[in-house]
Amino acid sequence: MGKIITDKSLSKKDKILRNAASLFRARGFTGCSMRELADSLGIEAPSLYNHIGSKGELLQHICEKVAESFTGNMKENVQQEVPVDEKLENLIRFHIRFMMEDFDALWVANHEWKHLPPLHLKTFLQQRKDYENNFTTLVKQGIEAGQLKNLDASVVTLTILSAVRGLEFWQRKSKSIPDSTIENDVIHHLLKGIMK
Amino acid sequence: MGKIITDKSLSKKDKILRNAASLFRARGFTGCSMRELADSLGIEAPSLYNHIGSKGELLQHICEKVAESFTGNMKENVQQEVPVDEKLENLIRFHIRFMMEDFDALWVANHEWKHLPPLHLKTFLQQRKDYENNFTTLVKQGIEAGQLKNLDASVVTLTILSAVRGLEFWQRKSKSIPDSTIENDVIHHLLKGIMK
DNA sequence: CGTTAAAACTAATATCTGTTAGTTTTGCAG
DNA sequence: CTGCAAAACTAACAGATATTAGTTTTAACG
Repeated sequence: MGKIITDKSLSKKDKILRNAASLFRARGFTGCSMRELADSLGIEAPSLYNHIGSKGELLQHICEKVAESFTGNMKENVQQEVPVDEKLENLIRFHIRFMMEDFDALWVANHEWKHLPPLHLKTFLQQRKDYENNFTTLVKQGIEAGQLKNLDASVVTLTILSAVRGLEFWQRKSKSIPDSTIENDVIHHLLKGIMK
Repeated sequence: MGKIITDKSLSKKDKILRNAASLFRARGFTGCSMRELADSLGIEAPSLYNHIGSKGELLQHICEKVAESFTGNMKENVQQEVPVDEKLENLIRFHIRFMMEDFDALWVANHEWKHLPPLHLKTFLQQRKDYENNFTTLVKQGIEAGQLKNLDASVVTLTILSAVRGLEFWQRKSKSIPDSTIENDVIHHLLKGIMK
């Protein structure tokens, strides 16, 4: 077979990671074999190990990158001096845009993290929990400031995060509905509801 | 090892299905082996085949039962003569209650259906699509009737379904927050939003 | 053209996969 | 107690799994 084909902008390891994210999303981490991944790159399975250490490492890299992006965005967010509702809007917007730009990786981080090697699983879950706690704190601030309704803050957090984490419709819809409509309607829905 | 322990209310096959749902949820369908499932029942793997036909059949049964419940509920719903917003509320409430009563099975149907044997996959996806289409039709009716805001109906549908499908917090929270609070807050959130 | 390192290959490993065949044990009905 | 079916067992299967070791090919550079 041939070598891995790359345009110069993408290192070989990055190309492997990109294909891995795509396959892990389509078939699940445990459902996708190293042979399948190698096939998708036009090489034999053992050749992968010239570039990576293990299968678990691939998942780890994918999840790490996503988690760092979200953690970083949250850190920026809490530092900004804007009203709470705007902060929430920005967080949701970040989710949606990430989903549109790097759907595979985000989907894998959201759905396949449980197969992370134990040590990385622990830190991933910690980051996730921290993120959720920050989010909940924000919601509580909004309630106390009188901008948000008096609903249970952690229920609100998990409803929003559940909604944006599960979204996957741009895959099928983004041709028929403009991205901006999706983004704005989802945000409107999650903040202001659908009832007149 | 021993025989499968059942109280009389649960047939042996049902006990297998219950454990399978639990394991498929915890470790994924492809991540869970028949030996693990057998272990959870205190028997050897080949003994399973006195009761079931194949691993895929287990997933099929789990998904089928869930899909039929939701399809049935939708059919009832469209026949009722109540306002659209009430219909939507009832649908969401059904999701949440199902989640609370049979979390494992619903989670598996929501997240592991892609590993269904091809033929059943096709019918499952058809049912799912029909369900979503019915939901979207309802939203459109609400918009035309002036009860709902003029957002894209399919975006609304997928936001709601994504939210309720991903919910899993009763697992960790239902001790600290009463079920009724979760249910009512989620419904309020998804229908009327969180902003004052 | 010759050297060299990167990156592909083949062969092989031990382990795990779902599942079968055939046999023994269990426990209830007569 | 006996007989019989249900349900467990052990042994084994062919194929897939991630990964290793060792070897050959590739391709860029002097």
